[in-house]
Amino acid sequence: MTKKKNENTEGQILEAAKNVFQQKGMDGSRMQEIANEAGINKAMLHYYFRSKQILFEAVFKNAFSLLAPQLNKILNDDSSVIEKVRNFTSNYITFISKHPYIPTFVIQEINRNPAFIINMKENNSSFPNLDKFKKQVDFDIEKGIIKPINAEQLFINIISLSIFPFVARPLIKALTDADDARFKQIIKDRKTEVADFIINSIKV
Amino acid sequence: MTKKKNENTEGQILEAAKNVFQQKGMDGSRMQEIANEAGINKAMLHYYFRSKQILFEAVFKNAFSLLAPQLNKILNDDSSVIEKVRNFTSNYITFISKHPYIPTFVIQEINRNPAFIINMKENNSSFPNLDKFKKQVDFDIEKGIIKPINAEQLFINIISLSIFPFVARPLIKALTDADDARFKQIIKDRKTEVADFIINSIKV
DNA sequence: ACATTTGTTAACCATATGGTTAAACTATAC
DNA sequence: GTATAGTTTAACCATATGGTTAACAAATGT
Repeated sequence: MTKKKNENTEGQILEAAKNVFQQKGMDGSRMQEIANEAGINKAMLHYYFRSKQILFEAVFKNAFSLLAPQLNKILNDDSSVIEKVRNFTSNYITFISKHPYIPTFVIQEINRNPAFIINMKENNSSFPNLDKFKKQVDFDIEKGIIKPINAEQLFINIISLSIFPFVARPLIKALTDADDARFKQIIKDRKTEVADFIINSIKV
Repeated sequence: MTKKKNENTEGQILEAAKNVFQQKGMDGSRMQEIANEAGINKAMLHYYFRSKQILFEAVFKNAFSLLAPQLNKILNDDSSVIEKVRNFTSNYITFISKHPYIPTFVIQEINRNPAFIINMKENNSSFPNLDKFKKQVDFDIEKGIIKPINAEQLFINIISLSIFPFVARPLIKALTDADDARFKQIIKDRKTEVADFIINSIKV
């Protein structure tokens, strides 16, 4: 049943679409540019993905599915709050360094169409959930391991410190007078700096 | 010399353009929609602002010029580092709460075209500068008022914690299961939470 | 008063863009 | 080998979009 001159045309399209969409966003991307990048005819895009919207959603879901597991890890594993902070910030910053377009892309497109994430939440059973993390934070506070803090606020602080520098990269480069090498170094330092900063703040 | 049937047509255009551009971005915005929003003919846009690009830049510069002074304040006034952290986080979060589209808009468009901010930096003598803040941090560290920390990293932490929740609002709402009212409350709490969090971390 | 400058509009234009079609091509099934 | 189903392409289409034009309206200078 399955015929194929080129088995991975669909894969080439997704790879090309990822590159173009993640750099230019849904509105700024052109089907022709994606076709060129994939080295194929524009009509092929519509053959494999009926519309720009459908192709875009495939790319978006794929990008989001790379972020979610990282969040679940910190939220649901059994290490202590302080261990989690150290592991998560280091792992996340390392991960995003390898895929620097993802956070900007995901956040930008969620802002453009908040229905995306609402949909994701409803239809994705592995959508990150804070329940366990909250309990753990409250437990550690009671045990006197960490200072009192609202778990949601702590969570927001953790992801803000980890993600924002990537989202605001050109802004931060301009404000700190950093060239590419210096920015890279700043990010590298943050793999431990962020954890130290948070732990200093919450540790008793 | 100055004739005017309608003195503030230009102002109406800028207001309409601001609304449309800040919600939909450069690529997602249509000149026709801006004209409709302003209640005028599309040709008028080109009469007052030669092109979409020029109109966009007027809106962008205006938005950026609202953010910069707030940064300069923390960077250049004479209060102590700890006072600055408290004042800045509270003021900034209050300010952005009133203009929630600005950070997303500015960051998104800087990412789309980093030349914007490089240009801004070169041609704007009041572009925020970290020199004084750095000296102050180093001085306070030496005096033993705050723990050792790299001033740039501290600065990045401050703006990350203050700005990110606005940029990632739909994401944070989904992750924390917050409705609009709850999100508003979380932001309100952050006006003091963020300062407490930072000061806990750096105070000796 | 009337000429000149400024402001405003409707109609128009060229091009870009997402999407479609019909025909050609390729691999497999029989 | 030839029918069949999947794959690929060039040409095409309708519409949207940024921008222009030419004529008209209102204000101002003299």
